[in-house]
Amino acid sequence: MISIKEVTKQTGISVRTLRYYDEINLLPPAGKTEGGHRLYGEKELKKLQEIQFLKTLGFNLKEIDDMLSNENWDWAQGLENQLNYIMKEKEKILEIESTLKGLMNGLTIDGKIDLVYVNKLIQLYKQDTEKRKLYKEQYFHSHDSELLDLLPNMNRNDPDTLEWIALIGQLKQHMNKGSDAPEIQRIIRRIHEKTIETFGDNEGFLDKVWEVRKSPEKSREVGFYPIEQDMLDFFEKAWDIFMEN
Amino acid sequence: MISIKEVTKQTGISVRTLRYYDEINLLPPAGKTEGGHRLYGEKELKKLQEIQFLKTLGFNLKEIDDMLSNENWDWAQGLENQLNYIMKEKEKILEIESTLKGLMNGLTIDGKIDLVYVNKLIQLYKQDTEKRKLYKEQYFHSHDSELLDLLPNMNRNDPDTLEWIALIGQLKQHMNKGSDAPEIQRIIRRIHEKTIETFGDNEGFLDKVWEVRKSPEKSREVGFYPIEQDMLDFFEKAWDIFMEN
DNA sequence: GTTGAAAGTGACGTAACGTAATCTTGTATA
DNA sequence: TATACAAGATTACGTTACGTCACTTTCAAC
Repeated sequence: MISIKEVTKQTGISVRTLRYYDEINLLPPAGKTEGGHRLYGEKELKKLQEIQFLKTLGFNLKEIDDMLSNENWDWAQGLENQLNYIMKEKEKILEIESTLKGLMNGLTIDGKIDLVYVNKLIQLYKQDTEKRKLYKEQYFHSHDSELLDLLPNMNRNDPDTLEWIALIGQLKQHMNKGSDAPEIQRIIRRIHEKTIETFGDNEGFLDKVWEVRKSPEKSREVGFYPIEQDMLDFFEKAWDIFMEN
Repeated sequence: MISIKEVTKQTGISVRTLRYYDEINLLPPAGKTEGGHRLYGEKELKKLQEIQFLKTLGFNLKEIDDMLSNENWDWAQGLENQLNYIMKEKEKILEIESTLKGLMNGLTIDGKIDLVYVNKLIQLYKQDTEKRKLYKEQYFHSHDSELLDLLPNMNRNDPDTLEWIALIGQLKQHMNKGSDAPEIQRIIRRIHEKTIETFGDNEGFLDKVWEVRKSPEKSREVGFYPIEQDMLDFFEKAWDIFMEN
């Protein structure tokens, strides 16, 4: 029989917690002193450790109570249920992660966020997975699919995607200058280099991408991140100037 | 100005929620009727959608209030903070997933769970990542590392690992029979086949694995899942019998 | 016996509503 | 226009797993 102080010292668990576990009858003390102070034995210490461990697995106290007090608890089933629950949580977290990265990238490019618009995009994106695939197959051939994966994806932030985003963001920032301004032309040159690095000489593929990119509807259909019309026009003009030299 | 009923119909948000948002001053109605019924305008509808969207990103209502009412809110910083938070949550979830899978596999093999023991194993495992690597390098050569990855890992549940676990679990189940019993020998044969399938003719590597496996200390050092001594002895005997025929 | 630390018992606060009870308002119909 | 019934208002308790007072009592050392 050891005092509550000993228990907290050995386990790092607070007095309040032990009191609460007593209150909800999850872990009553082995006994009490005359004055009413709680006393714990070896068995209680072990149970306490079990409780702590099960908590790290995401079970709540009610479930833990069931598991530890019911002698015929079906551990296989219980663990599987918990794993299912955890997998759903994981899905949610991964989606949040992806959306947050997309928002941050969009912020870099556009300099602002229209939450309602973004939300609509996301809902649309979630709904039409099947349709989007069909459209992609319509505009691109199957042997283009590897190349499609190389296009910047707003929901990632690998270094490659980040550079594309940085470049587009810089273009947008300098749009007030003429399309032949040296800053613009420097950015275009870097975009040109990076295009060659990434896609080599697949001109046919790039032409198709550009065709889709220039059409807001087609872009939406295949799930490209929306870029405003004047930005696209500006880019095309600057690109043509670069190509002339 | 539309009624609360219209709002719930359009957004799917409950009356209670709207009342709560009014109460905490996150989204006060645009006005009220003479009798005190809440009325909302277009602006409020939009804000409501924004709130809902930000909630899906894991922000709490206090943060959302800050974001939407503070005109100079630093979105880049706010999103990055949230992403950091989410990444930590993801880490936790992944760890839980791995532990749960390990527990389920352990349950299949041993038929029971000693929570305190498993917890100790996990704590040990977390602490000594560095040491474990050193021990592995000591017992195995660098060119064995790919083969080490092929060994069953308790924290996964790919089909391969699952078959190893099922086989070991079946062995354990029939341990009361003699090591030359036909059931046992069938299982050993399958283990033999699978060993060849997986590791080919790397006999040297398998000898080293078996050497570590047979020593409880070495197994602990490199992080192998602990298997009881009598089980190991039983397996070795059955294996020898199989090899004689 | 004194005294200071440790423990006891309430009780409130937390986040974001759900739910129930009771009362009032809005509106469609007779 | 009186009435009935749906919809809304207010109030308040429940939820999870404790943290944090405030105040009182017990324990252990001197």
